[in-house]
Amino acid sequence: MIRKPDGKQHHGNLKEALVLAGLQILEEDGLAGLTLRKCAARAGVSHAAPAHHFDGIAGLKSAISVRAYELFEDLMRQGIENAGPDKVDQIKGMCTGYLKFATEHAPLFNLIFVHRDTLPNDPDRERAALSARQVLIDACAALSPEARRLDITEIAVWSLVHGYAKLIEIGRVEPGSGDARDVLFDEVFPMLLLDDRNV
Amino acid sequence: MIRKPDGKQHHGNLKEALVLAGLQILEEDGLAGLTLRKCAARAGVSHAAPAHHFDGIAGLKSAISVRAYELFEDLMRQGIENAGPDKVDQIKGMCTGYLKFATEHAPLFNLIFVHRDTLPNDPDRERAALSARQVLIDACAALSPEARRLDITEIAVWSLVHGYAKLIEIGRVEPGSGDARDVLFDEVFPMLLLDDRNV
DNA sequence: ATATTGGACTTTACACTGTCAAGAAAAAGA
DNA sequence: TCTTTTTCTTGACAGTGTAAAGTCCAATAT
Repeated sequence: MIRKPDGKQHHGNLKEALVLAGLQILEEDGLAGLTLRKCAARAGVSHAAPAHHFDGIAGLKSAISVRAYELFEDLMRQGIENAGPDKVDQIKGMCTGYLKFATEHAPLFNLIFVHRDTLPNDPDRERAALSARQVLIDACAALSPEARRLDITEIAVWSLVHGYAKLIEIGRVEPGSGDARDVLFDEVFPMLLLDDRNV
Repeated sequence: MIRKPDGKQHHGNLKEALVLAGLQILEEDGLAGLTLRKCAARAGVSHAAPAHHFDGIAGLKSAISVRAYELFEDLMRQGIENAGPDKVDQIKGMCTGYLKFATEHAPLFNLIFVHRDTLPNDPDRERAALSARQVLIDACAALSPEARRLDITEIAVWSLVHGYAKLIEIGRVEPGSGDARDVLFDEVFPMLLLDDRNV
């Protein structure tokens, strides 16, 4: 990227450029490779430039997290849309999107869930996180809310799918891909008593 | 700690002293505060001393992880022992120990499960990890192994309890403590179809 | 048109991190 | 006692985040 070819300060939207650079670096080098100075270099600015647009490395990570949450939410929604009309199948479809995000965008998954050097209370980030979580809540809410407290279903589903994603990350189970996706999860998921028999 | 008061190289077991210092720093400052130089300083040696006993920061973390796994395993065993003779109750007791470790020793929990700057293949660490995992496997194996493949039960239980621990970490559910421990998990855990009805 | 103000960076510097190379010092062995 | 090996120290280097000061440009005010 040519640096200030037109004599202007920058291309006018350095904040966006830094976030995009961060996303690239994340996908290439993982969470440990994400660095303020590397983002600045890739955006073609000095190493201290990001300090004026973000609140340090924590602020930059928060801004990147917002994009990660948006992709996360998209993949969960797609998983639901690709599933059948049955409510349990829809929850499982949401889980498929959850696992797709965790495996195919592992650095973003880590960025979101590993709270190291992150702003404790960033409104944009919290809004994006809540929006993504709402997809999970809605999928669970569609399932017989009167037989069991909604939050219990939500927490159970969330725990199971997140823990399963972690087992993939640490190599305990195979991730699966394409048509063979989730052949193991297909057996694990039904162990959750989601419908209202025996409740 | 007085530095080499007797003129000897050190107190004779610097490796152990460094691991102990690391455990202290972890409990005080968390995973981000664990540093080679801080461990060296607390053990009363120069900043480069650990390099001769461990393979860099990754080797030190592996050595500390072994202790963390031992505590992890102990807490899971205690959870099983404090539970009733029913096999499902024993699995739940194991989960109680799992969650106790995750909440009361969060930095150690992160050290074990956040693979950042860790040796990829450390025999001692892998042995400790497998030993801890065996507690979980054994608890699941005691439950009707002929009705369902063992690894499915293991993965389901592991996923659920690990994901629940993560939800505690990110503040989605309250950790609970003492007598009030796991009042919410008490409702989530039974959603897993563990016994062999409906299988 | 000129002056001023403010924003967008850059430059410089500092403390802290892990790692490496060279050397000293203690321990062990011959 | 002499040699060798292990243990640890010293010093240096590259990389990190961050803070302060300065520079340059754009917009605004006079």
